[in-house]
Amino acid sequence: MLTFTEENYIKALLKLTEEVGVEAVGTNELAAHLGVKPATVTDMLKRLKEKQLVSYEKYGKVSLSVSGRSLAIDVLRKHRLWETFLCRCLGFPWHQVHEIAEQLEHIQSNELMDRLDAFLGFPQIDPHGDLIPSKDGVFQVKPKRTLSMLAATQSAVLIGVGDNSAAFLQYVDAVGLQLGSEILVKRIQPYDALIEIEINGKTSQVSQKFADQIFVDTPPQRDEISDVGLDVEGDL
Amino acid sequence: MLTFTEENYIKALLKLTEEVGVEAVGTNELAAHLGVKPATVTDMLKRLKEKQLVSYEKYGKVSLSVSGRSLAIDVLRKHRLWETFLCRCLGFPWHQVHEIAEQLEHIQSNELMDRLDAFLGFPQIDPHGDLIPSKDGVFQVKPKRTLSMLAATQSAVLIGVGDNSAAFLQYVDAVGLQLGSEILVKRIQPYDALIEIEINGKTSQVSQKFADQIFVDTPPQRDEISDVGLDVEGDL
DNA sequence: TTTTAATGTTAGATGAATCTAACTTAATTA
DNA sequence: TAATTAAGTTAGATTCATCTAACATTAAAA
Ligand SMILES: [Mn+2]
Ligand SMILES: [Mn+2]
Ligand SMILES: [Mn+2]
Ligand SMILES: [Mn+2]
Repeated sequence: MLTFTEENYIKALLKLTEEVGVEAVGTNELAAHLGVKPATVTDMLKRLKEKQLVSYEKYGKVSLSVSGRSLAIDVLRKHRLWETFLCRCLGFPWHQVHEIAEQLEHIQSNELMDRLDAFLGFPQIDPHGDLIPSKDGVFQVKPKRTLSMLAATQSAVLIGVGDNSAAFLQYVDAVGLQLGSEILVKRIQPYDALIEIEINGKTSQVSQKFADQIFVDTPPQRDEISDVGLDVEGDL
Repeated sequence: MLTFTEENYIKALLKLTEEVGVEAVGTNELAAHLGVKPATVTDMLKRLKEKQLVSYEKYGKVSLSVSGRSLAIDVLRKHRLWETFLCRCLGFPWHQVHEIAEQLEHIQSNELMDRLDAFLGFPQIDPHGDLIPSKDGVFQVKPKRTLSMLAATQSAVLIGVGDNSAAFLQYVDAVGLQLGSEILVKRIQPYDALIEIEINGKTSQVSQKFADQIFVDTPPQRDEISDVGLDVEGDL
């Protein structure tokens, strides 16, 4: 049985490695992410290593062990299921759910999560468009296309965000965006790289920094369609 | 902001005083109820007094302060609202919800509880028949009539239980009882005081100890009705 | 290659929550 | 009233999670 704090450390490790696509992280980075001092992290890493949740040698980088990863994924699953409940059932706006889910994710009861999962109809994605790990711990981050990668005249659909902070999410709301919104890139200012976008007829200017955190799905292009066609043939 | 542990101490104090109808309790009793040693309680009482949550002098009995009581009631409210959610929405049997609610009651978010309350339709009683304190902290325990107070041939309706342990509740299930069940006292054994009851045509023998924990409502008697009649006249 | 900067660790301290063992006070009983 | 028992407190220790300040190692720059 892990403590709250231990759960938070391994969850942070999961975020800082797999969601970024990096093998291992350093003490300072972990400390910054958790809002504690590096010395505190060093101490905790010794305990986590003792419990075989991480692989770590002093002055080296840290990464999750197999069992540590699996426990971290379970915490993430709980977090995202609770967020889904808070939005869908209780009507919370998406910018408020993260903070409350930070507490709820530590409730210990497998049966509770199984029942909540069923109650919600086994949701696949959470209110921020993030994948909910399955019960058997399958979890994989697929590379994401961002709004900042689009060229002028292209359009795309909002499928997720890279920043779950209330400040960012409320900014997204203000621009008129929500999951599923269609975004048209009207043009990109050559001078300051501001992106002019249109959502439901409303035009806005957004920064590159903002656009980096907006994950989009682009409608299938002509040559992508033929690729899919080939794959299907191969499956027969 | 109280810690988990502090919340558990004041909740225990609320139970041990108001639910029993007693002014104050001793260190040993509190310790036994919380599953810790008396020395630990003494320490904690000093901290709770520091925070003005209890009135306490050493070698004396403890009781909640006004603000301590109000915080304790809020914890109890959360506990019972969560229990209601677990039963009504997630389909948990009543004997499993207490343990999970012991964790959920410490989640900090007033808005969460307001929304959950609304989602559940502002329930008045929890799955064990206990009153859910209202949002503004109104909470009063009304004296309860127990099955053990009934005489032979009397019948009554199950409205609550005095013991929330899984063991007891599963026993209640086994006897065929649930909230709202009608119970007929067939006779009381003169020799060992066992009570013979009938529920939905099924007969069982239960002990006095068991019957003490079964709260019932008796259908209005003839003379009680006339009493009510007099009261109503006085109100006009 | 030496110096410097960045990164990470140790030692020692603190506060919360718990324990055991020894002591003190209050209540009961003889 | 004096002795005994029950109830409660203190002192000292432990574990977890955190800090600061001082020290050590590794990486980058000069
Ligand atoms: Mn979140
Ligand atoms: Mn999320
Ligand atoms: Mn309960
Ligand atoms: Mn209850």
